Amino acid sequence: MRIAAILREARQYLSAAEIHARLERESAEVSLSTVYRTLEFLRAQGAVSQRTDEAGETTYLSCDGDHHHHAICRGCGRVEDVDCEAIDQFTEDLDQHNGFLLESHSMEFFGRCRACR
Amino acid sequence: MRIAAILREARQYLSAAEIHARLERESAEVSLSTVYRTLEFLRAQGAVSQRTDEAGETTYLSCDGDHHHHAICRGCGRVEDVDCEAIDQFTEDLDQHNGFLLESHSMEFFGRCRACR
DNA sequence: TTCTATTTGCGAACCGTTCGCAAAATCATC
DNA sequence: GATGATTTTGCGAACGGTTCGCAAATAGAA
Ligand SMILES: [Zn+2]
Ligand SMILES: [Zn+2]
Ligand SMILES: [Zn+2]
Ligand SMILES: [Zn+2]
Repeated sequence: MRIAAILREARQYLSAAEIHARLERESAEVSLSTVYRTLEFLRAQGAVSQRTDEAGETTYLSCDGDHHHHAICRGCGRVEDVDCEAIDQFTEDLDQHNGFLLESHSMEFFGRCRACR
Repeated sequence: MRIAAILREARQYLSAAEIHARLERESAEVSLSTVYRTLEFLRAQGAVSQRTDEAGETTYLSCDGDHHHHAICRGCGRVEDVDCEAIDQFTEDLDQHNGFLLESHSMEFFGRCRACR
């Protein structure tokens, strides 16, 4: 359960390989397979969310379940939470203009955090 | 340039393999390598945008360059364009509350189109 | 201890994508 | 049209992240 702790402390999206490397660094050595299996377990529990970066690599972030979005710093990778408002109006607009029934959405913001700007 | 036409007519995200299959179906046979090379060319031209689906597969969509977002139907895969408003307020809020300099963003909507709901 | 169930590590397999290279097609010049 | 240079193509191997199968190691129960 060091993996969950690593993700909780990192506050950024980490790949399986990065997590594996960090485990080695703190000499809690474990195989890459186990890292993948644990991440899948945590994801099923809802303790971890994942995204695929531009290169197609899956990255993982500690998450607490309530709906919000992320602002990802291009400098340091740090992730900040962003409240989700302003979606209700989209839901109505989409329905009225396109006849589209909005079920879910994803939003991501990219830029520079206070420390990196 | 059949590939550009296929994407233009499809109005949905297609994988390289799907495009390759459609080319075979219309007996405009070409290797998968060429499909990839052409897609990369179109992307560099700005004629095609890409996204990575949940499985990590890259998919491609004909695009015209002006900024907007997509509503993707879970039933048929059809993509509808959604105007991007309501981002300016996010930019300001992020700056004031988090000191975060917003440079770009992505938004995707999922649901059911008029035909599939 | 002994037997069973679970977790782990290893390596192979997998799948989408990229690369190297030689064959084929296209273009330019004579 | 023939010749040579340039570009595009197809093929197969390589690549990288992820999954799988299986046997060894570990943990739990009796
Ligand atoms: Zn930063
Ligand atoms: Zn939201
Ligand atoms: Zn639909
Ligand atoms: Zn926008």
